[in-house]
Amino acid sequence: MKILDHVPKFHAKIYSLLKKVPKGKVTTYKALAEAAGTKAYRAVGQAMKCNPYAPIVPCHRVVAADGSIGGFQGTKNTGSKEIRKKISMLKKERIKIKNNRIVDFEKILFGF
DNA sequence: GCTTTGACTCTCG
DNA sequence: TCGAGAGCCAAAG
Repeated sequence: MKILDHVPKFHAKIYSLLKKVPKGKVTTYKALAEAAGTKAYRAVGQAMKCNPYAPIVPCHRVVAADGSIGGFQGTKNTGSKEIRKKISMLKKERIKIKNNRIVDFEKILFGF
């Protein structure tokens, strides 16, 4: 798998881990960072925004540590159509969203 | 090579 | 329960 074209090593690591997440499951920035062998939660988020691999890097499948959609800090996920669309995708993935919070978050949370 | 920024998380008030 | 502040790591300028 050569999804790591020229992106930083850490970013590539995050992409690979995210790719590992099966459908109907979600993960958190924290989990990704830990799985990558670091605690750079913020770096993970940056990798998401940089995400040059849309389909193989389901950033919408990544949620906050408390199970909230999170989206971006300060941005209202419900207010942003782009983010809301991702939520819809999650719902299609059998992931239930209630009040911007993932239902049974811990149950669908993918463990690396 | 140092400084700034960021789709985060945790703790305290 | 909600809000603000500090901490941490890595990438980009």
